[in-house]
Amino acid sequence: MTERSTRERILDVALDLFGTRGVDAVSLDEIAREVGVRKQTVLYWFASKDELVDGVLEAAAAELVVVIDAAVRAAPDDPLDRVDAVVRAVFRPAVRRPALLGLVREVNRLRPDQAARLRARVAPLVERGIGHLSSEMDAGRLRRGDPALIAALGYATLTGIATEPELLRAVGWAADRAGLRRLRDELRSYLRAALAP
Amino acid sequence: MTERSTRERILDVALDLFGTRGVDAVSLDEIAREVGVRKQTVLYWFASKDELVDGVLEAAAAELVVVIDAAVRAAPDDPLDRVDAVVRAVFRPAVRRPALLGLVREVNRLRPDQAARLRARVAPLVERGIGHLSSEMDAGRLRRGDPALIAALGYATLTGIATEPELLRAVGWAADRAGLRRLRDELRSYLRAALAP
DNA sequence: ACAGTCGTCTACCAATTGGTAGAGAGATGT
DNA sequence: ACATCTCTCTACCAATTGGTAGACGACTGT
Repeated sequence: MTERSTRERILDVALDLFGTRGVDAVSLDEIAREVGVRKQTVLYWFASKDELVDGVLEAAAAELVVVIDAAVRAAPDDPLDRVDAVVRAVFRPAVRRPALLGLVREVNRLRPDQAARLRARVAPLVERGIGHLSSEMDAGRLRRGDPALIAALGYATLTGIATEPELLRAVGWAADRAGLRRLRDELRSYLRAALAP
Repeated sequence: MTERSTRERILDVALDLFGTRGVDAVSLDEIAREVGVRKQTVLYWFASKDELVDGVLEAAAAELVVVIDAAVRAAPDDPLDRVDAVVRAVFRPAVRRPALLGLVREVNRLRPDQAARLRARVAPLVERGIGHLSSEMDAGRLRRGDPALIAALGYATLTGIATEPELLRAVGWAADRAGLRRLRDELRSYLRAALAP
């Protein structure tokens, strides 16, 4: 069995806690307890809480970028099919690890420099996506509109629905296997309809 | 000039702070300072922080319900026009008071009983909306699908885009007057496309 | 054999947290 | 005139926060 390093375990636990409850609401003590170590060990690996937040963001961004990137590259040529592929790719981690997308929503509360760094981190992916949307619109394979805003809207739909279990409970949705598939399919048709020419 | 009561001022400030930075990240001291009063005065009006949170949620829900309800009732008969009306109605408060929708997103982190109470509070509105979607689908004036999930998706799009300024910055959007109008129009066509039959 | 360095620990610390106890000022009813 | 009620205050408090200082054992390379 692969011995995961203390540092990795801390990042892992912190990602889960930060993503589900928010950075401010989680203390170093709590993270340390969950990892099975003392707070000072956490502060040994990350000199301050801020630095830990940076580390978590970096790790999360890397994971998301890899997942999405791979999905897009492996997807068929048709842009709507490609959207499908991204949905499927993001849906799995989102369900298995709600914290991952939850952390994305924490970005609004980050210090400006942290937010800026994260933005720079995902910028290539975003620009490629927007460029792609733009050329597909020109080719008449996608509904016309401001590519940047359309991208933001699609992303808002996806992360919104994937990170708001309470919202889904409010409309009587059940989080079982069947419900999950129904939700994913509904999301796909919704996005297809919103983006189709 | 109307003398707003201390209680109201506390609710107001707390709504803004909770909505923009999260419940856990805001202390009673900070709220009190902003109101211009001592923390113990806050604790006089609300016996505990939890009770204050309850009060804020109640006030926010009431405000949102009134706004949306009025918009829907005043809107024309066509369901897509009605969606337009809701978008316009929610967009204005969302921009003038980001905290209002921001608080909605805090719901995921609430204690279960608080979340349940809030859900009960907005349930009538939600059910009416879903029923409406359902009958419009039957009438062939909306794209067919699970009305509850479609409602959740539309809502996720709207609140997602309205509460994630960082997301919009990431795609190079400017928060000026023109940008705002462009965003609103783009959101409207996006939703129309997603919902149209 | 030994000096260093690596990782974790115990022992603290000042600041901040939500909350209690109760004093005092002002208005109000009798 | 006086008792009561309403509201805000000062003075505390125990628990928790992020963070510092430094001891201690287990490995290293020489």
